[in-house]
Amino acid sequence: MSITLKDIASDAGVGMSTVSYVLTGSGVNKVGKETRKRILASAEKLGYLPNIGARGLSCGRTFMIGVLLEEQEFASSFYPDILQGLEHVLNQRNYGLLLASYSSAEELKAKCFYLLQRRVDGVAAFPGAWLDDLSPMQPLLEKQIPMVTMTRSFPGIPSIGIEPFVIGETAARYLVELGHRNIAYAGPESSPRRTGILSVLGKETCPTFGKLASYDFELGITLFDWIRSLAERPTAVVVESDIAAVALIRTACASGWKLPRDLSVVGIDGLDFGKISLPALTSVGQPTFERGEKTAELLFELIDGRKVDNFFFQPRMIVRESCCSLE
Amino acid sequence: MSITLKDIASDAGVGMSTVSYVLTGSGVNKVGKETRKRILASAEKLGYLPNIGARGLSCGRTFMIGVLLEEQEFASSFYPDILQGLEHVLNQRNYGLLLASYSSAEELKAKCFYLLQRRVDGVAAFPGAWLDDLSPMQPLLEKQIPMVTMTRSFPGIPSIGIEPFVIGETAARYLVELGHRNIAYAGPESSPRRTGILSVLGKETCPTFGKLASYDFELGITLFDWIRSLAERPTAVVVESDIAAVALIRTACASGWKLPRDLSVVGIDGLDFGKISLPALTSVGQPTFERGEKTAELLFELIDGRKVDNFFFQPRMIVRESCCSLE
DNA sequence: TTCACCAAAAAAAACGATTGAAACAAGATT
DNA sequence: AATCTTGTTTCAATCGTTTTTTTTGGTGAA
Repeated sequence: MSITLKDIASDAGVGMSTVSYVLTGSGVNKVGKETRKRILASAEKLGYLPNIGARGLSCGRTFMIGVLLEEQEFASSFYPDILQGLEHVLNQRNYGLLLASYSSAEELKAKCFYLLQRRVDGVAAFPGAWLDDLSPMQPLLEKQIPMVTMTRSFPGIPSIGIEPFVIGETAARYLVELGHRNIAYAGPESSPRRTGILSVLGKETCPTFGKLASYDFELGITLFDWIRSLAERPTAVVVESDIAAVALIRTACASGWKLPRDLSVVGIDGLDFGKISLPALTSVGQPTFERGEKTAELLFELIDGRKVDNFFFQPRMIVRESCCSLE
Repeated sequence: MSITLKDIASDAGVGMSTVSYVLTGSGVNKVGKETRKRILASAEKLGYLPNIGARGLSCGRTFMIGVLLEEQEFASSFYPDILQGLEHVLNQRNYGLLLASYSSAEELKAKCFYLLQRRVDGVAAFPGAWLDDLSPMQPLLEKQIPMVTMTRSFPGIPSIGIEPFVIGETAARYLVELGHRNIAYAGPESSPRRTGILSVLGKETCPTFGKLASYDFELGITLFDWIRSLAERPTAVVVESDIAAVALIRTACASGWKLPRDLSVVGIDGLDFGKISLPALTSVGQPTFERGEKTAELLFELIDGRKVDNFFFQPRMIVRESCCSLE
């Protein structure tokens, strides 16, 4: 079929262990100069490509890491960037990226077994927003597979992201500077993001809409109805995701509101995607590509047996057009 | 480390070949009933998970297929759906999906070698729009790796998609029914999509804007300027991609045009994404998930040694709000 | 009794690598 | 002259499977 170490060995007239030493570089000053040259020439001539699978079997690694992602969220567009960051660092170490997506807890569990069968060296997990805990991932945890989570964090597993509290603070601080005081929040009641907002406002509470079931466009209608139903109308709203924020903008404009005059909107994620909205969405941004890169780096630390901590990026405001000054 | 065939063999007090026969089902009536039961029990008890890599080494397959995708396009949001369709069918056969993205011809070539190293059983390729020919994929072609292309087709390689000519026809037919006659096309001069439009119009030519360099949002400005510059203003325009179409709508509205009254816009791809535009984008849709599924199926055909032909889906109009009737 | 035949199970040879230990010169040390 | 180095190179075991080939008993027929 394809060229193996043995083929090269016989072509160069040496034993195959010698070939292995030369080609992997592991026997760096074990092999004579002449022999090394001859082997390299043969390998080049025959177009040798190492069989990573076989290598893996032999040295107890597969040089692959698995990525678990929730289908709904995957579709929602900032994952490709993260994945590319991941892949970028992975490839530098000749590692591969195995995709595993899921849309329910059972499926997630099945994919964990799937990754175990493939003996991945590590796992980058995106736990879906609806996931209550990591119990479906038990199979992975039991076997102590190196793992890093993204978008969310769970006790005991290193995670990469932005401190939700800081996101809230950042958004609120920006709005307060523009003169807003009555700010609503569309997202879970219990979210630290909300706490961040409240801490900046120095308030105990604020209008909150927690039931962001899906991240769908239809959400815009729900959110707009909610805003309109509020007794004291907020001048600004911070929305849990960019998609929901854009959907809200769309619905409000379709209903005749003039944005941002009638309502300032801040999204979270900072996706490019927000640019096409009219007005274009102002959002609290997170580095995406870099996030993937960092994930890979932490994963390698874990694989090499070192302990790692959570890692946080600093959020930054991506100012576009969806907020106005009240002064 | 983890449980192997040998462990089960000794636990059940049999030879490991017997275990293999039972667990793979390949020795269906070679093993006695009693023994089979005992082996199954041991496997269950010890929590055995086969090592796919080792199996692959032994039987000359890796049970993985590689996906080549262009980074820019990957980010542009309808790939996740296709990938999920792919993965869905792949998993049914216990196959895995290895990701390989690229952003230049050299990188593409490197990724081909990368996939060869990993000995994937097949490749699903998304050749980037800027790719002139398949020469960077030579390494894969030489080794006769089963391959299917998507989004575009090249001679000699089976591809999956929609006949571009039919897309053009579908869009044009829809617009003509609404009373449009003066239709512009934003996309390559040489595209069969354009030919499809012209054939429906019964015209020799139509206003065409071929220089859609990237699929970026900034494109909206370029496209709008082009539309405005046309001597005889078209009543409708068909745009090469949904993103560009939404960007155009955005720019036109921001400049005070009332859409669809002042201009009807049809996109191509039918992404959900178009819903958030205001007016929501009408588009010629392509099944995405199904496309991924079909790709996997064709790939399996090829892997099993059968010949396969190009496969075409029927496009369908996804009617939303961006077109108006002239009557 | 002997031989062929069968089913069931086990042994052994791949698959394509890595790697620790052994072999082999040739020159230096006692 | 015997032993020790030292630098090269090869052997052989290993990784966890599959698959071909052999080895077992046990039957039934000659």
